[in-house]
Amino acid sequence: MKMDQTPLYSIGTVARMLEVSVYTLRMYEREGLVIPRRAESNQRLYSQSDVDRLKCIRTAITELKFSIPAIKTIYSLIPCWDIVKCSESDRSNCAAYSGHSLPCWTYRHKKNTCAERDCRTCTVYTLSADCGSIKQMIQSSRK
Amino acid sequence: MKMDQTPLYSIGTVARMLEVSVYTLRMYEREGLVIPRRAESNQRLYSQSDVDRLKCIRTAITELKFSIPAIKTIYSLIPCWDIVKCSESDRSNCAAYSGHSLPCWTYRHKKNTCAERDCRTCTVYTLSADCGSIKQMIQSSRK
DNA sequence: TAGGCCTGATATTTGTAATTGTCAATAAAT
DNA sequence: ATTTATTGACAATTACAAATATCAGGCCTA
Repeated sequence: MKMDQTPLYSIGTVARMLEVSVYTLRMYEREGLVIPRRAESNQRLYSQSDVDRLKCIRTAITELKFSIPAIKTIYSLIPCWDIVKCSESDRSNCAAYSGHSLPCWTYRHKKNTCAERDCRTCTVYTLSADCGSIKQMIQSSRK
Repeated sequence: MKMDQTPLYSIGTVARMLEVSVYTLRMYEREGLVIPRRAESNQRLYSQSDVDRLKCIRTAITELKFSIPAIKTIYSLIPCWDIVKCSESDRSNCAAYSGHSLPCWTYRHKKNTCAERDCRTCTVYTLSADCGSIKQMIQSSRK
């Protein structure tokens, strides 16, 4: 699984690549399913990893018949606390740890180890660009 | 969370309790979301725990807007291997361990510790009758 | 400079999952 | 004994999420 984070493609380019409209891509971002970078001009720039992730999401919606809220919930089950090795106190201050309907990267973390992180480069986010990986993350987690 | 497994209610009774049709309840069973017991006459008998579980499923569908395939996938993420403490060899013989689209209790297990179990009484199944419990099960799992 | 992109709110279309209904035969209930 | 509820399988319906399309005003870039 290549994992190229380089900001490359414009929204229109990605729309053609995935055969969806730009409106749809903006909606996926609004829903927190993907976090493309921005150019200085504020235009979205998607990486190859973003495109892979979006392919994943498209398959989930069109073939597996998942709804968007369900996809968000599935992302929220990734054992991020284990992956980023956050402390007990980090966890008690973490809405993502207690919640189970939104991906961790959709929260504004303030008081824990994720506060300074860029979620785009966090393993929790990048690994989940690979479709089948979420159960594997659960399986390899330890307390 | 009470967890009464006593077979009590007919399908019509449950349909009135949850305000759905009996057809819907049969479909949920066909999809593997619930496994009601049967009377000797082959008629379905639902326990209170079954009803709780179905309430959960109804909330997921009507309020959280989950699709049925997504609910099945979420069930499939429960760390059953940890909960039933199955061995390495059990896991390699287990379609549920490698799969990520169907709840473990929908498989016919033949060669592992689950082969002789009745899934209706297995913690993996019974605990998931409580709506918010799946993430907690992931959180308390260890390698 | 023409075409692509931005925000953000609102409206419309559409595909299909979820639900309900029908059937005849059998079982349970009163 | 008659009614009511159950069974599975198949057909029909409906409700609504996902996707697309608007709008306007302004910026960006190829």
